[in-house]
Amino acid sequence: MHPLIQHIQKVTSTPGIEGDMILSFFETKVFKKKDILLEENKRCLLYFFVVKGCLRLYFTDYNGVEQTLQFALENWWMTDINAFRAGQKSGYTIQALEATEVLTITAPNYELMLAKFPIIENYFRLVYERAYAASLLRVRMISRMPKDEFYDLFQSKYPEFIQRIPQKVLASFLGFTPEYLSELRKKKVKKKTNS
Amino acid sequence: MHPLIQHIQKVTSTPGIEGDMILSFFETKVFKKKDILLEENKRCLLYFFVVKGCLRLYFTDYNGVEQTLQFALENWWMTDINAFRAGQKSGYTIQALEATEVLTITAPNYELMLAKFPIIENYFRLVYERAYAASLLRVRMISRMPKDEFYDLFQSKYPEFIQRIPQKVLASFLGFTPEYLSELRKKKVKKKTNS
DNA sequence: CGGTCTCTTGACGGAGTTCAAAGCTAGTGG
DNA sequence: CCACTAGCTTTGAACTCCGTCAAGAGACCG
Repeated sequence: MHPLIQHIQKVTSTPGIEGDMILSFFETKVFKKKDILLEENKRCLLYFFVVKGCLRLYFTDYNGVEQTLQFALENWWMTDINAFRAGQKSGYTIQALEATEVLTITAPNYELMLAKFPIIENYFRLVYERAYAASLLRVRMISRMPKDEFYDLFQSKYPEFIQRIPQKVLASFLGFTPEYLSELRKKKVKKKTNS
Repeated sequence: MHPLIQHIQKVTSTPGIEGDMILSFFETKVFKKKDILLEENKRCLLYFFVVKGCLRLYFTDYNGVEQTLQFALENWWMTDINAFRAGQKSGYTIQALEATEVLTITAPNYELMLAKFPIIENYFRLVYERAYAASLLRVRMISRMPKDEFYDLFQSKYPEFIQRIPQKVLASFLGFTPEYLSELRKKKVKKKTNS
């Protein structure tokens, strides 16, 4: 069974969903490492579901530095949701961090699908509930927690990310410079060998 | 017509919703300024819809300082959504910043209502979509933007807040100390009188 | 009024940035 | 399969934003 259908069944606790009708709204696409899926200031036409691989969403800040706001591993959704719904220009760029397979859906199809299948409406309500809660938690982590503690926390909570993601990108996600991340890592290694 | 019903109609673009059935799931409560609606580490049993007034959601950080993560004005929903759904202890405190009237709903009633009225499922999906996008934007604002610029931006985007909210709380939302906020305000006044 | 809370001011220190330059890796083409 | 290069990562030094502390001035409420 397709990973998306599995995910819908799991999230909504509803077994036996007939997947073919739902999958017919989507198209499969494959991207190479570093490919751009959505570009800042271009119209946002697609919503992505990660089947295999890893994406990141970032923007370019006031002095030209890329700031990563989100990652999407398997079974995550990603787009600039505001721009997607309004069919407007994206405020973010989405890039593949690895070779990545996604399902894509257009805004009209997204609306159609939601209107036609109550279970999908339910599914997305739950997906957003979680995403929202996760985003709040993110703000909580960032806000005034010493950065080295934040790094520790992130490391212990998402060890998979540390391995899959370049330091530079990780630093921009955690909210500091690559140089400082490097310094932190050195400190941590020292501590470990001491204890 | 009740503000909640108006809001549902507006968000879902569906006029003529019969409100009484929906409102029967809720209870109205009134709070005074500084009253606590939900307390950190107590079970989170209610979801709040602000009819009139203003709430804030905060937690107490690792050295005992209150960090504000969200405000809720008229027509906003607020609770610790994770704790609410799981019926567990809240990670946040919710407090009234003004005399505030809210609608409250329990978790069982929330589930019932969603299951019974597809339009409500649709409504909450849209509400979370927005809340999620707003939360992302928040992270975007915080991340490595110089704090004085962040203050400017917030001021120009939400002037109503600046007036309704105590400085101390505003500082904790913006991610810096009351002392530094005070310093910023002084600078701004100077600039204005110069120009 | 008095007492408690909030806001302001200023001095000081340190966490984290910036800049520059030197290793390192991984991807590319021959 | 190796050599070369562009981009990552590390290091170190200088600097600065912003937090901490302490103390005074206002504001609000009973």
